Amino acid sequence: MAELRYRAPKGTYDLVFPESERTERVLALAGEVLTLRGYRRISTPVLENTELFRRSIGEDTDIVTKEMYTFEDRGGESLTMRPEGTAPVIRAYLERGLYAEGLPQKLFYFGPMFRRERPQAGRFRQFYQIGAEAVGSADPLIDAEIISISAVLFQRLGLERYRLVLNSVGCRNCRPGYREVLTGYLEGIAPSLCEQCRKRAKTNPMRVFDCKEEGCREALSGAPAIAEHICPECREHFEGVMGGLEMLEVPFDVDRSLVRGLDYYTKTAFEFQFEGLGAQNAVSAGGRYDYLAEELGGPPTPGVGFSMGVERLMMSLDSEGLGMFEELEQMIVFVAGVEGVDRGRVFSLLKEIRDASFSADADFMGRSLKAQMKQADRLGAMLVMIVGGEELERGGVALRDLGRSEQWDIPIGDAVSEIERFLEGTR
RNA sequence: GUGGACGUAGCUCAGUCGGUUAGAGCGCCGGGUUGUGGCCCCGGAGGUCGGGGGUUCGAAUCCCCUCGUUCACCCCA
Repeated sequence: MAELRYRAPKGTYDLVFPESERTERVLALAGEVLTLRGYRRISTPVLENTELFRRSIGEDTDIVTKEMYTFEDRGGESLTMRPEGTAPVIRAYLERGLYAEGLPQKLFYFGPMFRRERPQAGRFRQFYQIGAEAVGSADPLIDAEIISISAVLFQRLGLERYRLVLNSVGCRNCRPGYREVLTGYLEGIAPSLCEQCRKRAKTNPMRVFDCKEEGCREALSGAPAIAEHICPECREHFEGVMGGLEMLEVPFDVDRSLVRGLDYYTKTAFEFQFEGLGAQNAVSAGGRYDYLAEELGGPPTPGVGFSMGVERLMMSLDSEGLGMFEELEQMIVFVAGVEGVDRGRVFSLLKEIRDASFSADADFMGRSLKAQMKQADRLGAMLVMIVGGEELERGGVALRDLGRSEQWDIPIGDAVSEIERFLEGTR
């Protein structure tokens, strides 16, 4: 392959048809599922003040310490290309005073996120997320609703090879106590832990549950689970969420080792894990974040949300052989001009047809009639309107049905009505 | 940031114990039908064999470096 001078930056990609159109459809379906549940679209800037993410995601997280695209703009301000969507939404919620619109505020978003990681299957530097936030309610049933949205979308798409895992990560009342107990336990089994985990035991003890090392897993099998150490309030909430999911008929497994990577999560944490996607198998994930609004300088405001990786969603469709939507856009008419005919005739017919809201195209390559027919076929056109000298002399044009290889003359003035008639006839 | 695999036409790939002008299928363009698609037939365009260096009489084929892609670790959507 001759080396092109410019290529899409590492970890980014161009979405080209027909995949682009396929993605569009999936997004439209997601929007439908969300709208049906009262969620409304919000768009926030791709750029935010760096502090917003440092505060919300956590100073010690991988995202903040090594993955953000941060730069100083020409005015000396530190800006960051958003690595996730929740903090910006909460920021906007506070800034625009959306609480005055009544609670809960149910918002959804779609857009690109940026993280400077090493790309691999299902992991990109610029990736798209669709997500939703329910802000202002502490009701466990709204956790269930948020979680169920992904399940409903998966079901609508026909996806089956996944499972929902659920956990509670506690709150500011119970987490410190659990942390202490866990740290104590980890000290005891330190010799049988891998190097990584020994480090993590000190910096972020709950992360050890993520380790896939055989030795660690065994050593951790007897570790205290947070589920047994959460406070009565958290426990009650967790049970409420599980009850809600049962009512919504969303099956789940409790996984006490599930932890989330962003600091702001409290209580509910969940993840939809898929088979057949490679190492990055979480297509949708999220949780509750009851202190985030406060952390950002607003009034205490509970919230819960999810975000879904669009690329991973599309990959899961691929792996289950789904999402090959039958007909993509079909061209209704191709207006072909015979050699020697004034192109103006073709062009004005084209305008007339398009003005009547029929998709139509014509030749812009100066090609022969034969080549134009070929082009019409390639575009999937149903009809070809042939503008030829002979027909014009009789005051008409020819209309050809590509499906049935039939062709007939029509008066040039009836172009649009003839197309309408044809379309009614095929139905 | 670490490790492995791979890098030949637009796409999918063949060709490598080193040896004349680097191939196929698909796609693209044109012709076979002096005004007509899909099938078929014919022809054509398109390749610094990722890049650089080295070994050799000779390298797409061997060696080194580099860039890129990809998968995995890490982490996460």
